[in-house]
Amino acid sequence: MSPEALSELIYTIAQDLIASGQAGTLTVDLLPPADKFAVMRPKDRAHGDWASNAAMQLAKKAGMKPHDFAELFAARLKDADGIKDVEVAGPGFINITLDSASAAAVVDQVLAEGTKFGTNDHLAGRTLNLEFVSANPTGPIHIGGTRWAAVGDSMARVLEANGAEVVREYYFNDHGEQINRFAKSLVAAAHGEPTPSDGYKGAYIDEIARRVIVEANADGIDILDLERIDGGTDADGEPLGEGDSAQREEFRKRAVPMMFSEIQESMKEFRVRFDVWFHENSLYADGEVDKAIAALRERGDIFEKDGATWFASTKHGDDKDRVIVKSDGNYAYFAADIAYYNNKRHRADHPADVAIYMLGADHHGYIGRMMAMCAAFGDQPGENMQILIGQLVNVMKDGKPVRMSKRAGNVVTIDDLIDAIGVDASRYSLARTDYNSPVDIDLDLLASHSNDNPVYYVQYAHARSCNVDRNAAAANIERDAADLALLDTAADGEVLAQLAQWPAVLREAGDLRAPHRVAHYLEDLAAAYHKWYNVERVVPMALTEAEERRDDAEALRIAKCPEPARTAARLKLNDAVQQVIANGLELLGVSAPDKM
RNA sequence: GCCUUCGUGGCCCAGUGGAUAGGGCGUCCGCCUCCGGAGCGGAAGGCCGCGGGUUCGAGUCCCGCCGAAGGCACCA
Repeated sequence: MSPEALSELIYTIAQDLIASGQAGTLTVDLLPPADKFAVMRPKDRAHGDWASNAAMQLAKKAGMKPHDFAELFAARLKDADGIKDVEVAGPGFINITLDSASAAAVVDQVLAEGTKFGTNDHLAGRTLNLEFVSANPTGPIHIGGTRWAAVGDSMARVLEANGAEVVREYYFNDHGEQINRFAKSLVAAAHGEPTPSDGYKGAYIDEIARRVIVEANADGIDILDLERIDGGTDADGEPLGEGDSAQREEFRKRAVPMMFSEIQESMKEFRVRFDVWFHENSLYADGEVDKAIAALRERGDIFEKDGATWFASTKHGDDKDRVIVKSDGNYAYFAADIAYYNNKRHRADHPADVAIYMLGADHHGYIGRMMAMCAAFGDQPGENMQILIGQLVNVMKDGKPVRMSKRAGNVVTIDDLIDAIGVDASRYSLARTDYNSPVDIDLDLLASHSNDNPVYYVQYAHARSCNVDRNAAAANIERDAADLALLDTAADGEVLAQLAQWPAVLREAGDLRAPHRVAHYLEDLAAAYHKWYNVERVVPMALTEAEERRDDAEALRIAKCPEPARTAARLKLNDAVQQVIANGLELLGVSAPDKM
């Protein structure tokens, strides 16, 4: 019997108790939702296989003592199929012990459902637009964006496993000032001039500049000969680089697509799939920005002041109004955000019921205006728009944080990370941490190519189970002979309980937007499996003569050389663990090797 | 000043109101003539930042304080 089935049973019993007048002042409409009756795995095995706190939660509403109320539940639970024993303990916990056959039923379920085991469809019918990474196409993805790639992609997989339709989206900021800075940095590099004071620097700039020159040359254009305009100097007298010239434009036109494809290559190598690569520029080219502003104007949320056009975001809870068209006639960055959200919600192809944004902590100040904008369109903030703020990645050296900057040349890119520890370890270590916590990446650790990563512990459990299968095949063990009721040892019980918890973990990971829970679950399952492997043999091995004479020979025989029905049951348990680990690793985008 | 997030053994982290707070790294002691030791068993190590509150019950929720990171533009 699964924990979910137990929850339902307890809910049903609560209804019965009310109907039969045994539940005091409790009424059906006072019952919390059925999923609040969750049963949990007690930490102490003496408390049974599963425990429910239903009686404690409801006792007050019933006007009864928790312990007494729990006894009413216990009396009815005892009669249910598959339940071996029920005890009321402590302040009113209902502790349930299952028949071993009932506990082991999960094995057949896992093997029957395969890759589907644990999935559900409670988010079915909803289209979730998940935007993540969205780093500017002015350079390679650095470590911060890499974290969102790992977390975001796993998030998408987890949401899909909960039945949602997910559109994975990457937003290219390919319009405006930062692209100009990129382009003039390339011009400067191409001519061997100093990097503009607000420009980008690094080996990749020289490389892109070189490629642009070659590409233009192949098209019969001598790009370095095109018109140039000096952009002047900044307040400190530092050069600002190339002005608004034909040469800069030619560099921009050719270099930005190069960065697009480099980023797309990196994402592909990192096993991150995007369904939509959205270009900010298209919002302007297609008139979406003007359309969105007009829509807000229609609703009375646009006004003119000091020569600029403003969005009255304070009407919807923001702490100040926001400029969307500057007094010089240029659009502020936020104008595109308005159009983009509007587009996500109302586009012809897979319009979003929920637009989820994954942003770095340096963007948290945007939440107010974004939610205000959502409300201004008549949508529900927090429902139609959800913003997940993740903490930043600190790069450490000698135990101290180092400031990453393209200028200092110490930027850690996604490719650096992959080269150092590989895709599996990179994705796993970035996705296993709650994104609400900052994460530290140690440069020395990257350089050491260390195997010190929990991903190997999980992968090893999978590889080990595959090895058991190979050995069992060589020994001609028949799975059909299995009697799952013989999975009755303490180690069996721990593994079975872990397997049974996977559906709940997966659902929580989706509802809480917390894919790191998948990783921690896998570590728990792998631990239970490794322990089990150490005490219960699958492929039988005869006892030695000395062992035969020992007082505990019978226990040893069960552990090392059990009867065929038990051996086969263990093999199926082994297979079920293998399946669930593979399912979980798939959600993290990590491979499940059959040998290491 | 205001806003967001975080504070859990020496270090890194898990724990969406439940029982004696878990795991990894590190330290110490054990375990391969036996399905792979990338593993397993055991030990030491904790006022869950501090103080109030709510609750049958608080690491978890609320308030205040302390500390850390980030953010508060007609920049993008």
